[in-house]
Amino acid sequence: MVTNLKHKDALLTLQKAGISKTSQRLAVLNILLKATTPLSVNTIRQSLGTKANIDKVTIYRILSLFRQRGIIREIASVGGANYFEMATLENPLHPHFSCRNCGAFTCLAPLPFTQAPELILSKNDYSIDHIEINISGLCACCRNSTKTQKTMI
Amino acid sequence: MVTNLKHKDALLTLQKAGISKTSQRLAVLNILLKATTPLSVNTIRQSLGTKANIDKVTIYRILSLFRQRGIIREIASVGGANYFEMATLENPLHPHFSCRNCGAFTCLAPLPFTQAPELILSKNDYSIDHIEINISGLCACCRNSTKTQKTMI
DNA sequence: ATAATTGTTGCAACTCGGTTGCATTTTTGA
DNA sequence: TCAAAAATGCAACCGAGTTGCAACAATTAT
Repeated sequence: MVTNLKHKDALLTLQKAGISKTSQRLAVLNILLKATTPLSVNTIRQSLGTKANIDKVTIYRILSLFRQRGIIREIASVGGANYFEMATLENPLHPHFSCRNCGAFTCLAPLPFTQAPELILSKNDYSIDHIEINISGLCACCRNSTKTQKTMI
Repeated sequence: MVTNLKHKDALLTLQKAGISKTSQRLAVLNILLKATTPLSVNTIRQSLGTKANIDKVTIYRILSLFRQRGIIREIASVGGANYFEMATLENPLHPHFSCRNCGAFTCLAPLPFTQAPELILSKNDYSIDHIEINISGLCACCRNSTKTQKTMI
């Protein structure tokens, strides 16, 4: 029997967060651990496949719980659907790029976010939960297969 | 008859963008011109009131057109609804803060966004349409009326 | 081990933001 | 002023996400 390291990670994560380890939570967490880009709920459902067959409500509840416990980060998009990624030390807060054409989300190199609060907020009237930098445009792939268009920032 | 300066602004904006000036477009544009924070479609509808009585589909189409022409910016939020603000020279690109408690969006001081592309994107494989920095947490108002909670970034 | 309690999941139905198709009305340009 | 083109309104729809509740699984106490 081959030991699954990822599975161990998932188990440990739930344990550290102090939430009970169910098969559904482990399945969702394993998908997020394997991911190299933020995932939408639809993508997670597809990755789970028909074998797991977890209800979408359950997925939303699991993701909501994970976010509350700081296990994952939630990223907004103008498309309507939100995206999720691990919030581990190995995956520190970083900007994202979403392509206007193909809709794909990619991760960009981390910035010194520790300075960001002082940089962005002059007065400390706010308490910060989350900083989100999203850049949208065309990815290299879609750029070549599209007409030129004016840049609008 | 008192001359409405804002109305002149709206007319000029549509003219410059080369799109026909209808009463609905002028009404929506005037609301956006007056706004001091990004507005949701619902807020715009409420501001229009029953007197104007513009269909929601029309508002969505107007906002979509304005965004395409670079008249306004669209801001994503995890709540599902998108927010809109003027994209004029007097209102340059800037970060936003949204309160987890009351949901209100506020505008923060502009950053040197001209440097942002080089800062954020190491390789120039991407063409950038829009940069979005959203900070969420608790505003000063809600901060005082809520229990302490762990910061999660 | 077993019963009682608590927490989790699945299902159905629903809300809300946003879109599409099409008929009707308004704007534009000759 | 009148025809062509564009914009609006209406109804119906789609997708993301939520709520209530019953069924089920996992703990905890006995």
